[in-house]
Amino acid sequence: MKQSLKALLTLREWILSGTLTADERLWEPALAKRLEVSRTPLREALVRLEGEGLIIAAPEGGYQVRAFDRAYLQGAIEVRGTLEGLAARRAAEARPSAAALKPLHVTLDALDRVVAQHALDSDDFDAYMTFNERFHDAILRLAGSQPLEEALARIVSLPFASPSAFVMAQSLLPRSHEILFIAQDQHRCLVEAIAAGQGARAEQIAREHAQIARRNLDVALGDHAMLERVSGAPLIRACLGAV
Amino acid sequence: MKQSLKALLTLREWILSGTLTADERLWEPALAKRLEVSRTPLREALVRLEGEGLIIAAPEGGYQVRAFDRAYLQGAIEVRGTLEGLAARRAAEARPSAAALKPLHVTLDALDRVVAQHALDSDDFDAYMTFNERFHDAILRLAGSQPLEEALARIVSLPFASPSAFVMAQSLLPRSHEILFIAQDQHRCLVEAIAAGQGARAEQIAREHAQIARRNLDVALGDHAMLERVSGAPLIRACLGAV
DNA sequence: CGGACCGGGCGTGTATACACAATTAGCGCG
DNA sequence: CGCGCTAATTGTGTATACACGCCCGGTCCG
Repeated sequence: MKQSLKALLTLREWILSGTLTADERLWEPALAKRLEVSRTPLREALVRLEGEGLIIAAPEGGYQVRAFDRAYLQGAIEVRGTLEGLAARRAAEARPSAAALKPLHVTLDALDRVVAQHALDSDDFDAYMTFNERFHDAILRLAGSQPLEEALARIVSLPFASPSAFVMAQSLLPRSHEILFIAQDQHRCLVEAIAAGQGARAEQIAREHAQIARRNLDVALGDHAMLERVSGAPLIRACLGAV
Repeated sequence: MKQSLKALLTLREWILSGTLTADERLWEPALAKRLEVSRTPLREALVRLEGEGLIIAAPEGGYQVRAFDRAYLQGAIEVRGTLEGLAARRAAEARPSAAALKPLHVTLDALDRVVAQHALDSDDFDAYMTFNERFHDAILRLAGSQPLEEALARIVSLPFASPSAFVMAQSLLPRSHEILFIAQDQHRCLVEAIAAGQGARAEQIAREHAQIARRNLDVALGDHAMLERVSGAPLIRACLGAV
């Protein structure tokens, strides 16, 4: 594996896991040593991470880990919802054939099987996450817009903005199963709208669907145990009174 | 000035102006020599340009200038329109005070003065472009969403996706003045909707406003003289029979 | 005469060395 | 004893040298 890729992946993991804390200054010589990489590929990784928005360039040079506040997370989820709304509308307006809709139905059924169980354990929520992401991806592909794909990829690269960012956190809630039912119903309506060519409806459903994440975020920001299950949670500033 | 910044700016200009042609392979040693920069800052600039989407990494290593087709441009404009729609809605829903709306009105008046003239020369279209961008920026700031700002900045970094990308091209059309009237009326309605807290209306207007760019794009793709006035036009693939 | 193997040049990826700026600590002077 | 200045250390930014892989061309052998 290329050293620059190793540096990029490791740094991303360290940032999201909290090994590198929010606002922490990133000293290249020290980091290079810890990563067992020379400064050249490390700097390449840093430039990429800046592009992803996980770190920011300090005015006096160098980088530091970025910290996000509640408003940023809400805004990011809103942007994702809006772009997924656009994707859903475009998918609907493309009037996809039954064959093109096949992967959507397959994933929908898989999600159904997960949700239909009586009790859900951690693995089930994990499976839900996987299929959920596949579902969102399938719609995006139906939209057939490369710029849209790129814009969404950018937003989702912020871990807490991804469609299934709060699924694991949500699993701690007493009514978690109920939430999945609701989300899955939205999935079903979304497919129905897309299949029927109802662009405006599909867009609205996709937007409202993203609001589930925002509601989960609001709950998680007040619940330490939930927040621990969210990737990138250590980057969230002032979310709880104490850590 | 830092060498990496010099490399970034110069490369961007070379790509947009067609000095480096679409699909052209970027050889680091040769480029470094032309830029009078060593390979280290050059590579940093290349990574940044890849993040901007102006170049792509070749699978066998190295980069090449990216080429865009008509569908991509349309999609990019659509994404911009959608995000600007979100910005407009958020601006409206924030119920900005009269003071907060001031810069919007000021810019609107400046645009009015440009459009109200009897005949417009190239400088007038230039002035229009400046105020137009300021106007779009002002709405974005009213929205008060950092993730949204970042997402829009990304899209707009593609030159032909920016709000005023086709203004200069449009100036060649016989009905160009008329188009500005229409665009300016949309600006006015947009401010009115935002001031009145009409979020849904503001969103729709902003979206439809972006369609002007898409319509100009369609015309420009069939008109060599118009296309010459669009920044980044050399990156557009198969737009005309011959160049 | 053709195919395969070997060598050289070229290009990317990485490491390291150097230049310059900033900050800090220590020392000297007031 | 305190303040200021200088010197050293540290970190970023840049240049260059090295390593490895790839492709191409030439040559030698079958």
